[in-house]
Amino acid sequence: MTRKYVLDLRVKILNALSDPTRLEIIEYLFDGERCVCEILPAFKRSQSTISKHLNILYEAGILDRCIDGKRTLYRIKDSRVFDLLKAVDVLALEQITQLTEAGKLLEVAINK
Amino acid sequence: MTRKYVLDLRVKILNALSDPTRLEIIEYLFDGERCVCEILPAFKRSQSTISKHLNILYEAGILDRCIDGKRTLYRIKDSRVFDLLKAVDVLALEQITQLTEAGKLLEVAINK
DNA sequence: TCTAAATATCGTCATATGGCGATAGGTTTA
DNA sequence: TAAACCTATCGCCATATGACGATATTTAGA
Repeated sequence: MTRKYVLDLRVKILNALSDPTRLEIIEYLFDGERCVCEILPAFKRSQSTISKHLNILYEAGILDRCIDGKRTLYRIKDSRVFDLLKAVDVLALEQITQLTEAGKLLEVAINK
Repeated sequence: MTRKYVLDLRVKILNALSDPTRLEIIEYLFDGERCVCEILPAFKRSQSTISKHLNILYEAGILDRCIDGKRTLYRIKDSRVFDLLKAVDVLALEQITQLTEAGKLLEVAINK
């Protein structure tokens, strides 16, 4: 019972993170909360698009939001999301390292 | 230059992980390498579907594969992917905890 | 070599997703 | 109250994705 629920939650979180715009939004919010009107000019996307991305991150429990007058402030809900992203980078950098080393081996192989 | 490349790689990894079937495949391979014919009966999906999922995980650098006769063996390429998944669970479990505590508060609130 | 087995790939379909502009809703400010 | 602002939502489109059955490909075995 709980089993599938947890699986779906995992997928929801991972899915929310698997988009370049949303990853950049998360990075952008690293320093603290920002209202949408501050986030908007940092991205070359329409207001509706950014709003939708923010909502996806909110629904996945990655961002928290509060309404302040006519603005909505978004912020990282649990900073441990950065630990998650670091874990992604560990894998990503390993792959890049492998490619780089393969490149070096190739250089040696072709004497150059 | 490298910037966008790394971002795309991050997205590729996260995207590969954001599917319930693929997450289960990864769990299934925790104990070691398995051929497709072993993986298949563990999932209620067609052979072509599982094959495609395996390829997505392979392309994302999460699984490694080697051909052994008429079989293809798949295995976890870098076990640190489980650290990544643990980091996801940290967030997921936190959310569940919050819900549970909210539920307890609700129980108290309605005297039951 | 013929056959069966194990995988990958192709073609197709239904649904999901990211993108946008237009519009709605709510909140300050004039 | 009217106007300006800020944000969310709606409707639409093009593309991506998961699923399947059918087919192709490769290898082991008879």
